Amino acid sequence: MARYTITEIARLCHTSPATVSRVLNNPELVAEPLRERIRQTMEQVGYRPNPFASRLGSKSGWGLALFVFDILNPFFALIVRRISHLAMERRIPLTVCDTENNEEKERIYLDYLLDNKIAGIIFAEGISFSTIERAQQSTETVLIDRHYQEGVVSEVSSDNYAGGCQATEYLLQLNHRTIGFIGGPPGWTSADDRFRGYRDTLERHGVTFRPELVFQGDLRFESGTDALEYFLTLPEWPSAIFSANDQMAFGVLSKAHALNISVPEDISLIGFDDIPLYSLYNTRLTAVQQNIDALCTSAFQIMLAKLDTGAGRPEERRVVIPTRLKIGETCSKYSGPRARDFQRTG
Amino acid sequence: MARYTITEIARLCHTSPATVSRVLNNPELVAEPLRERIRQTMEQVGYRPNPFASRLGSKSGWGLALFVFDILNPFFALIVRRISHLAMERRIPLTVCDTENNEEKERIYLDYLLDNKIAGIIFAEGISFSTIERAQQSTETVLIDRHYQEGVVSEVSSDNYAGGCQATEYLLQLNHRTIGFIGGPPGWTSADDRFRGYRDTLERHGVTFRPELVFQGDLRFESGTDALEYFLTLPEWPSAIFSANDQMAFGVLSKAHALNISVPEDISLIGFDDIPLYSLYNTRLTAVQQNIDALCTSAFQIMLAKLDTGAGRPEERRVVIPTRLKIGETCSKYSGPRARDFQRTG
DNA sequence: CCCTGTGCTGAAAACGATTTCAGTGCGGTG
DNA sequence: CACCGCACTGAAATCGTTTTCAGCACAGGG
Repeated sequence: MARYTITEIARLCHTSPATVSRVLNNPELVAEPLRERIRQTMEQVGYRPNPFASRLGSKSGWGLALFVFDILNPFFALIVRRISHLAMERRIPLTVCDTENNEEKERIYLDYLLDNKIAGIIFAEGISFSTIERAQQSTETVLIDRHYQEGVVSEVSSDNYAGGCQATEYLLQLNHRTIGFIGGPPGWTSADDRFRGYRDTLERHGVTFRPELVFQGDLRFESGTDALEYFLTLPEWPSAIFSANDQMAFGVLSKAHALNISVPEDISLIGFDDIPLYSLYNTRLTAVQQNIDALCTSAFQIMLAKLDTGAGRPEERRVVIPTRLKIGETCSKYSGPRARDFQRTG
Repeated sequence: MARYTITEIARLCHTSPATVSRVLNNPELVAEPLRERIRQTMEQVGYRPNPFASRLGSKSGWGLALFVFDILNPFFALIVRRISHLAMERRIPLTVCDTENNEEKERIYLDYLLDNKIAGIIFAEGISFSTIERAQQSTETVLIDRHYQEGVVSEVSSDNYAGGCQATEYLLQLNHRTIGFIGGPPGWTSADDRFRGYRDTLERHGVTFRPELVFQGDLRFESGTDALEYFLTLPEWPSAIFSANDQMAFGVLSKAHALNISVPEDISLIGFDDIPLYSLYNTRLTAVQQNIDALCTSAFQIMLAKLDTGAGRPEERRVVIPTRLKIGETCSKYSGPRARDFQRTG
């Protein structure tokens, strides 16, 4: 367990600690033969720099953190998986903060990270503005699928608006005119963008937007079941439902099954995310697909760039990742109001 | 961002850095009035110790890590959630390592953690022995739901054997005699223990154990679907299936639905874990419940104890958390070989 | 009254790296 | 031949704590 120190390496190589340090950090400053000799010695004895000592002198922080609000949601679990992989590749410690959608918890996590001089934080969709605001003042921040303020923070988002348009256009093509929308809590910008895509597309195609067809969910499974119940209380049932995320769409699917409403024969359903919830539902959900890999990779690269430039000028960036519609088995052509009772479409 | 240092606090209080440090680490060594004065000053200026400097001197490491092999599995996501909460409460940095069941990745993660002088690692079920072996030599380790070597490593497990007995006894009580078992990969000790519970209970009740009723899965959803397919190739179909985890049980459920086999009328099904995973079929799975909270809390406490005592004597512990059977809607009484065709039980 | 032990405090030496500054040797220029 | 610049190296200061050691004052015992 006794580690070698830079001084011992220096002694073994008959040189000074400063030179060894240079080999580690600015190899070009050390002449070829000596550099190689030191490198080989370090290799041989298995030298590993002491991370605490390295950081003592520099004012910069250490490590990254990732905030997600619900690690049980596979969409976020995938983000955790991807970002932690990227961090590990670069040998950067990553702290995962599962806030459980609780602002108090966000605050505690943030305090603790700032105390520990975290170098940067990546926030995924749905973390509160106040937390982002505070983080952004003291450390580098990047947002995934969340919009804060123009030019203040770097953001990487799916093209949520376009995604909303894609989904809605697809349903309109299938002749649906009464399309329910299940949204997110107020202030959840990605869900809001999807909603605007939905509304604008309707109107662009001459279909009047009807507020009663919008149900406000909280992105969890249960919101989907609640939403379907709500829609069924309307005088005219929607023939299709567009859910702002997959989790709620699965809720709809489940509730529909329980009520003996079949999807897509009776009602078409389209989600957003395209998460791999196995074939738990035996039905491949039609959904707007987010490119999670691209989102994460891009966010991570921006973070690395910020860390490199240091406090120079952040130069906040805004990256938009395109979405695409992935056709599953939950949408079908609408063919009249009584479809749900008598007909099946082929 | 300019932080106060211990020296500045000392200057403000007309005392020495050493005394301020003592207030932080051994308050009882400092006389009451001075101690209070220093405390208040620190409070006022918002002093936060520099974590790198604190650790420089001490040979001990910093922070904890948690290994899970599949963060998409809600059982592990819950463990992550719980452990990260506990760590945050204590202000201990936690690195979550999602190994994706890949030994190479385990190795890379471990190297990287040891380089960073991690203080301890908690391994959840299914991490390879070679990784555990290596970690255990250089840092404090605690295992959750995994058995390594007697007395070498501290372990916290559900009573997997008893859980296996509970499930099997329940099915026997319901008159099932042909009970399929879906196990885990070889060497996955928790699944093995559940299997032994299954086998021993059968024999204790005079039912011959039949190896062809055992299907070896890999704990993922797809294993469940595969398993059901396999069982249906047998001359005599099992009337009940006991799956070593919920994920595979859901696979069975899904496949059964696709094949128009109804659960529990045609086949009874019992899982292990009791994870909150919603199924399309609105069916509450009957399952042996693991007390995830207790597992995590206990593992975390053991880890803290190990960190406290330091290298003194580890005194490895072994804690067993009881399981209980949670009756859902996927088991029914067996009433003859033709049940699946003609009967429904009430 | 002296000595010893105890309770408290400060000076100074680590901890292991980075970074600055001051050489040294050598080749090229005036 | 003297001088300068360049490439390279080493000595020493520095980062912000913890920890050790010594010192001081005071109380109690002989």
